[in-house]
Amino acid sequence: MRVNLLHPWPTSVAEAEAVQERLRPSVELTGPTAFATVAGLDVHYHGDEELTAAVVVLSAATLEVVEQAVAHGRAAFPYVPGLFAFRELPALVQCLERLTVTPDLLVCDGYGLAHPRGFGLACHLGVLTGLPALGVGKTPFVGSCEPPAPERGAWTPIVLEGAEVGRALRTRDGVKPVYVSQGHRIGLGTACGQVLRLSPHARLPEPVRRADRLARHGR
DNA sequence: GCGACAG
DNA sequence: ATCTTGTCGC
Repeated sequence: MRVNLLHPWPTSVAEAEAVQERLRPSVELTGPTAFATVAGLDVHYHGDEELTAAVVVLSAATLEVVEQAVAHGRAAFPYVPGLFAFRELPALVQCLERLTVTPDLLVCDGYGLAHPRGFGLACHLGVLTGLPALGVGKTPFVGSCEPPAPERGAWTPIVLEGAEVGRALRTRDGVKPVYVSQGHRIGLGTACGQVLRLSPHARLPEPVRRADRLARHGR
């Protein structure tokens, strides 16, 4: 699929923040409720700046792999909380461009709306591709939430400035929750439903686990 | 000033 | 993110 990464790439914190502010109004918080194919995206770092990005497209019905791609590169921005996406975006976009199929949903490793400026990696990838996207984080990063009940499926809202920007969602009984937020063209309930459905036996959704494995081990 | 801070 | 084994439980 084709993706247009913005030209010139930001070279300062102020420029990167300005990009987020400029793209944020494009985020749509409603969209499809069912998806035939789902892509997981992740990045593995080796050394200081070198990285491998991976995308794995699965059939939503069977969780079988449809297609996958990797891209090697360097972190494209220093690590600044809130600007995390700028490190990985070029390599992730390159992965997506190597796909011959267009996935119906992007499952990103990180946050979407649950972000200091309401524009995390999942929003950024969603807006650049125009595809529905959601973010799954492994740690609470922004806002506040109560721990959900210990049963799989239990959730609590992540609240930021009085608004629900995501949910802490238990995907396995008695295991730490994941933190789900909308990226683009998806409702929060749909996003959580997809994460649950895509995580039948592990804490993290299968597409993200596959992408993580591909980025780390090349398989 | 110090700690916190998606990956 | 990364440095890292075995172990317990489903």
